[in-house]
Amino acid sequence: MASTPPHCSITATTKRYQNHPYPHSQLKDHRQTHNQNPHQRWTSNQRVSLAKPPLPPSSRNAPKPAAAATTTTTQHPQIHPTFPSFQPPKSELVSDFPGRRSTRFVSKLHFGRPRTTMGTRHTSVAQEALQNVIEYGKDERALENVLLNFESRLSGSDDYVFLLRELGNRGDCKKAICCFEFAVKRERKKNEQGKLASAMISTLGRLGKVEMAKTVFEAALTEGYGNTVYAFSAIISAYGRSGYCNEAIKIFYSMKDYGLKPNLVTYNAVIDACGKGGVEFKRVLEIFDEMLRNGMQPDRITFNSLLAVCSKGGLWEAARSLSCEMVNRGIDQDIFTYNTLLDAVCKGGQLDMAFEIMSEMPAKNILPNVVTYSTMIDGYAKAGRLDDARNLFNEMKFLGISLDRVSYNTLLSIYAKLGRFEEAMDVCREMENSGIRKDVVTYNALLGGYGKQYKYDVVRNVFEEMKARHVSPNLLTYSTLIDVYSKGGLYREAMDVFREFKKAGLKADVVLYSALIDALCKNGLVESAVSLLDEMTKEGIRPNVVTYNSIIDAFGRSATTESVVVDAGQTSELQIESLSSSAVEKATKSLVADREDNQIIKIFGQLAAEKAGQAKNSGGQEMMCILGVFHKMHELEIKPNVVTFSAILNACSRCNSFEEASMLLEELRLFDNQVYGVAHGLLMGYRISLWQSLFDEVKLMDSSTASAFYNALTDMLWHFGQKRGAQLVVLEGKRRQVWENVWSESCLDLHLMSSGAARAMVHAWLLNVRAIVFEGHEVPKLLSILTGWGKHSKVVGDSTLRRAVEALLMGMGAPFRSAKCNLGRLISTGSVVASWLRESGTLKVLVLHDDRTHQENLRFGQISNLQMLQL
DNA sequence: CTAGGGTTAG
Repeated sequence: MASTPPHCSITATTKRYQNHPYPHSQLKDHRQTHNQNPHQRWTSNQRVSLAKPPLPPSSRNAPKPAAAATTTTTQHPQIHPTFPSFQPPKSELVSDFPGRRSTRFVSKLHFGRPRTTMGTRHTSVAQEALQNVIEYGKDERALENVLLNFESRLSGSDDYVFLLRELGNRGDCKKAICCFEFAVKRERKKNEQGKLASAMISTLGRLGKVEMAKTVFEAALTEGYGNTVYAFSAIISAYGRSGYCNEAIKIFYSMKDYGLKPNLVTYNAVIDACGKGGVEFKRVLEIFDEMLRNGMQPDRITFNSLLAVCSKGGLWEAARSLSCEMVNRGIDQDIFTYNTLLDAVCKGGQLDMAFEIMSEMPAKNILPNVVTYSTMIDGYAKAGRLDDARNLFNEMKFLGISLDRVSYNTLLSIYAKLGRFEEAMDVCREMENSGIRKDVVTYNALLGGYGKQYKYDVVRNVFEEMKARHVSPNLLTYSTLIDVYSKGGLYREAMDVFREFKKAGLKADVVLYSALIDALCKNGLVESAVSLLDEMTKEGIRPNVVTYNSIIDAFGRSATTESVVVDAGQTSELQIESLSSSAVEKATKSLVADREDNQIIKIFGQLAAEKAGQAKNSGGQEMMCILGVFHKMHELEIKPNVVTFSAILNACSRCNSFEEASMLLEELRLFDNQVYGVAHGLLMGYRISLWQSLFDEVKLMDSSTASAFYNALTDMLWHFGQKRGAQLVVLEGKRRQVWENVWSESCLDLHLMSSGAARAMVHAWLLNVRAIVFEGHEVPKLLSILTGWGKHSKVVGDSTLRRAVEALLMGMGAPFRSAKCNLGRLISTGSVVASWLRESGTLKVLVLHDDRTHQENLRFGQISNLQMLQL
């Protein structure tokens, strides 16, 4: 067993681990220490994750949480025998699992692995020429001289192909191009010129120089040596690699016009491009079908690329079917197959299944590598199962698998997101100690992490360090910074970043616009947000569901002037600075000085002005505005997800009249009849049972998404007097553990709940205590209700929840009082509460009722169900 | 021609 590499000591537990001769017992030891010391946990509010006993890899037997196991692993999914007809996409709710949020697919730092020239038929002269070109070819002229010296001894295109490929592998595309031009000029045979062109295009593609590749390709076509399957395959691959998937597909379909028949490599390249471009699996299957129809035999790479398409969408069922199909067809599976499959299964949220698949790998003689581990670790981390992530991390180190750039960044982003900067810095140090420099991904993670913790001074320093170390900020860097600054109300800083971004010559994308739109929305400038939405559409940037969710979520908020000012002790000075009138003036002046006719700059100015206290737009015409937004969303065929539903439900809660809310709810009907049916049914007081399946789907979300939905639905019901309905929902949420540890006999923790949900829950909890009293059991000495410190509220410290719960308890005459040491905590002794519960009038105030009921007439419920089935 | 990491909504 290889000893653990020195650079692997990232966590304290690891260091301890290294001192022990027997990793297995040490791992157990580590687990005990871990449990004894809650401060060493990765996070304080992690989800229930049954920490698997970390076994040494040889005897891994994948213990699983019982509940999850029955639905995921033990009961194998239906593998469809009739390939390639796959299951239709799951419900819209599930298809937008957070794992596939990304709308950006290609901007990786390192372009593909270098293509080996080992197998090529070059001569030893070519080798010698390469050395000379590298050594003496300082500029174009010198390089040409070197080539002229070798010209007579180099034999044909094979040698030149070797040369330009090797130069490409060394990242020297200028020299490669020189070689190409030199060679192609001297070559007479069209097919030899074609070979050179294909090699050049593929080399440029690999280097990410897609524009140059295109130039070479088009020149080759005009010169008459570019119409080969190889050149087309190369340009398709180049486009795919750089994220120009549509171009790749266009070129692919144009081959017919040139009388070319795509071969296996062409098909593989276009499928790969689709995967990188996030093309829907269904559409990729059409290409795959065509491939089969044309008698092409798909190979391992075809399937691996198809799997990659599934992994983008988290389509784990389809991925499993593909894997089975490979077996059926007798196609060998390799580490790529497994890693891609695992990624798909992880992104589909089936972590236990992924673990099982990983466990089967050694038996297939495919040993998990660093990619396998980082895929799984990331999967666990995103699912909130940090214990499992940590166990795998330790296992990886135990196996002596050393971390690489990606796995360091994976780890770092986990810590940065948790705001655990000590550990994040440790990762950075370890990373650099092992010779891997911080890259743009590392820096972006740090910037986002510090920004989310309002550490703006650190953000600035990190950004400076990044530039000083010649790591170029990219679009994501700027998006992150603009988001961080505008969320914190530092519009001057945001504007500066935006200017710098413009100067860098980058083009804004949907994420950047969405961040801006969200900042506007959060500040009550919904109309500006909508106009920016128009602007981005005009610029040809397609908004996505996130963009729309921001706007929908803002509906009705501006009227209540709920703007965001985050208070964060150490940075308040910065904010005050930016809020001060001088900053506003400065911002406005620089705006005028630059005479930039740019809407975004204008908006920052507007935001700064808003901060200075100008009047806000009142929400009078917002109803029409928001309906227009929905309309546009339908028109653009942007699929809503569960966040959209939550936003609509929340918007309903902010409506003053039932009629207005109904109009909004109607929008829900257009989007998703099931969600509409449940919400509407509950609102009207129908006793419907169909909601179970809806909530089954919500359960597949991550915890915050799910709780947001439950909160929104309950709030709306409570708002419109359907309090019994609200309670039904809240109890269902509790049953499904949407809010972690809400309820014990002595304590009710409401801090993750909305005010409606919390109030419905208080009633349920007190009824439960009452039952304990009346059954003659003992009530705990001290009863407490935790409301938190308004963590859930948009304004930190403003505990809307506490006030709502306090008022509720007061109204009922419940004897709870604020705890002196903790204002968010309401307490009472068990005996006082018990005697209050025994009073004759108490039960009446505890039992909730709906304002609208249709209990007497169950037909309504049935009609509602029928309607839902029809649509 | 093939795998893993970073940004936006709640």
